[in-house]
Amino acid sequence: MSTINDKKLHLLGILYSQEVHGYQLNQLLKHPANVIRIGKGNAYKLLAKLEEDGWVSHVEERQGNRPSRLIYSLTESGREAFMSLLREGLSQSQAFEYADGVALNFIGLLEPQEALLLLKEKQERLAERCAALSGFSDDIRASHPGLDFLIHQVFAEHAFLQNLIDRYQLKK
Amino acid sequence: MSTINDKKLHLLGILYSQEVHGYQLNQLLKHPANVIRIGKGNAYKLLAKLEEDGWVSHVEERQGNRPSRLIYSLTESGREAFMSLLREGLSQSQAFEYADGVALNFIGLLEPQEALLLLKEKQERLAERCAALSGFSDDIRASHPGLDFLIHQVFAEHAFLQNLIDRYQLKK
DNA sequence: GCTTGAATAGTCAAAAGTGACTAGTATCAT
DNA sequence: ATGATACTAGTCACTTTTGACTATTCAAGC
Repeated sequence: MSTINDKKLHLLGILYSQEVHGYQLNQLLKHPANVIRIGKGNAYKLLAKLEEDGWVSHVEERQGNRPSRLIYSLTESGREAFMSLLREGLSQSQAFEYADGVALNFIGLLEPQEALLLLKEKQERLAERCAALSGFSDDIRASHPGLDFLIHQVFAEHAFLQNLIDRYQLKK
Repeated sequence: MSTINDKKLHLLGILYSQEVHGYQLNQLLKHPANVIRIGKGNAYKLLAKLEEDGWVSHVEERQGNRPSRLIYSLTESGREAFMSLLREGLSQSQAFEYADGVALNFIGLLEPQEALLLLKEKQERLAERCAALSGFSDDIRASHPGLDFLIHQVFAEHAFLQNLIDRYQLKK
């Protein structure tokens, strides 16, 4: 579960280091480096709210006769708000969820053979996500502890699942 | 992020092994063993939807002149639906989020001294959650891989944070 | 020239989720 | 007897989130 403040912090954080227009923002939000996800409609809604609060402003830019684009940037009070949310977020600890765990908790209700097949399928999907997260340099990971730990987690899940699979393989 | 199917699976899973009334269900959902959270209002809404779909039914029960309570139980087609959702959930792999990571990713913007203080505060909160998850027996953990991994994760976060704290301590 | 896809802007109705609130009974401590 | 707390039922107005949908322009391939 991520709260709305996490999402605001995430957006403000992106704007802290660069100005972006909406399309670009949504491209950034699709990137696998994001530790939380914010959908398109929601990104625009949040942006509107941040603007209402005076934390973000935009200017229109036109290049040639391309459709004009709106460049969003942080205001001075937006920078302050960001720092304040950052302090708050750093000192708190969110309970986290493990959605895949719901099904895993009931795995005992299936025949070991079938369970094994399903786990292997899950493992394939998980391997894809591991692959998508393998490209980050040590530098990036060292300077982004949040991302670093997320990657840890995904690999830990992979190892955990492998262990479970191995145990099912013996049972068979 | 947990999808609505995860939540349905979770509810159906509870009803798979026992009949419950609403109050009892919500007590169960508050317990720290839950790998995803479902709020009260939402639990009732989901229950209504499950009933609409014919997966759950309820009977009224009255003891003495206590207020009557509604006992919810799985129907036959509910059991089938549960197994089907279980298979689906087991073979998928949900992208997971790390809400605390948002703030952690920006920790470099603070003075190391302040960052250290905030991290220590977070660590205290996290220690409480570790404590709340320490009580489960090996038996329970072995038969509930989802819970088992969730506990793993929380402890891993604690260790990770400790490491980060140690490094900040050296910087100072 | 024509289609197709990426770049650009969002909007909006519907779905999902929250938690404070209402309402009543039983039980236990003071 | 009085007040607090746990048991029991939800509801509902509000907030949050989704993702399909509408537009337009440019570049590249056919």
